Amino acid sequence: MRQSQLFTKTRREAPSDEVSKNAQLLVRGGYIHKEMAGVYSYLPLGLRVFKKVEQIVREEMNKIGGQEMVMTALQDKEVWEKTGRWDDAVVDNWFKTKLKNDTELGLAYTHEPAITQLMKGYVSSYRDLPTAAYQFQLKFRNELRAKSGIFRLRQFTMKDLYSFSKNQKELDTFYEAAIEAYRAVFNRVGLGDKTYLTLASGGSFGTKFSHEFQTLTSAGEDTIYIHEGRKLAVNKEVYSDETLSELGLRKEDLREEKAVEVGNIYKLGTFYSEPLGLTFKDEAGANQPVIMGSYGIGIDRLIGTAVEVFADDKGIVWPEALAPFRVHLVDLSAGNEEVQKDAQELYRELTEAGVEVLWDDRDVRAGEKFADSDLLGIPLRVIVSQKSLEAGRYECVERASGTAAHKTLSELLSHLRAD
RNA sequence: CGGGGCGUAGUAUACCGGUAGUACGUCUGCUUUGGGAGCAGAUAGACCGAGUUCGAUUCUCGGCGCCCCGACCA
Repeated sequence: MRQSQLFTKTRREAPSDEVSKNAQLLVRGGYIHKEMAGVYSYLPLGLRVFKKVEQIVREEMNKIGGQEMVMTALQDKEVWEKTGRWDDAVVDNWFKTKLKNDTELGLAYTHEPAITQLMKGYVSSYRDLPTAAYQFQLKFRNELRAKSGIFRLRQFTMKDLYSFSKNQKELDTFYEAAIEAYRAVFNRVGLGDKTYLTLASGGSFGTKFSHEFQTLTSAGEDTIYIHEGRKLAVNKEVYSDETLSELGLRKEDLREEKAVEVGNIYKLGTFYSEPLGLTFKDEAGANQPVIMGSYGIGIDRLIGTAVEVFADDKGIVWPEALAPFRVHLVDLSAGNEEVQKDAQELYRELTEAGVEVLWDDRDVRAGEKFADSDLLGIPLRVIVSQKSLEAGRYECVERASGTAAHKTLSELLSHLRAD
């Protein structure tokens, strides 16, 4: 894409109301636009990143048998009342609204009850199980305090997957597969090294523990105790002598760190299936409640985490898997027709080879182009100029390492194909 | 929800009880062209409401909005 066609522009300074690094850089780069506290729009560049994350998550969920669907954001009060969770005294972050006839509705903060209700229409026999469904859907949470840029939002997209099993063993098997799928997601987005499977509170579901995936960053809101050797961690909320001995961990082997929760998984058991009546007939013809699990990844937060973890003092540094473009073609032709033609030719060659290229064809000075390129954080910068034309080689600079190399077109193409 | 802070051009900021200045941006022209260039000109602003006052952007009160600390966080 030609950068001159982008309606967004970079900013030299972040708005004074953005304090967190992730929001400052994403706003400056023109990736997101703040609508109100805790509510951001995705602009063209941001949407490209968003879609990259979504696709990675989608592929990993499909691999473990997840079937993609999309549920509604408007939810039925009656279903929630059956689970005892409509009351604001029980769940205080509801956004609620009404139909013209005064019927109350909720804006989904999770879809657990909704999908349980939905599945009643499709699951009736042990032959229908196990199964799993997921979606990328907006969640609305009326947070008392939105904060930390896009870490704690009032409207955000979550990948939420729900598993339905005949018995505990079947749930356990799926749960383990989900853990591996989550690991694969975090590895693919480049955060694997810094992300720990973390024991956390079971919350309101009656189970003792749940698991979170926590990525180390000083911007995180959570405190965890990590065991480097076992690549495990314990959230401060359940950190106790009892928990440690249960896990066979010794205090001396743990290190306290700040982290952000990028995923969470829960064994729901029959918490929703019993009150809502999601049952199946077993081989003996007896009714049994379906055993459920719930698995979430916050897409926005994962993007924010990548920004926090990889950015340097000049701007964003995208891991290749998330970058809006693979190559930033910095065109320093400055009115020189021959150089401009060369830039155009290079753009065409790369694009035809299937490489995503952002071509900075704007009529601005080199310094500004470099500064913007640093800010946008595209992995490989390829500079086209009088110099490159004379040398027959393009200057290629990696955003992450700063490593520079001079490559001919064919060398560049084979380098990019090798990815 | 408790505590604190803040609302001035598109952005960042300054000053002031007598209607606002700077920088960046944007627009025009000329020069420039490998790290946010120079000169000249132009554009554009006091969150809303009430009160005090001869006069309020400035002081007071209320509302709305934003940020931070804490609490909360399937």
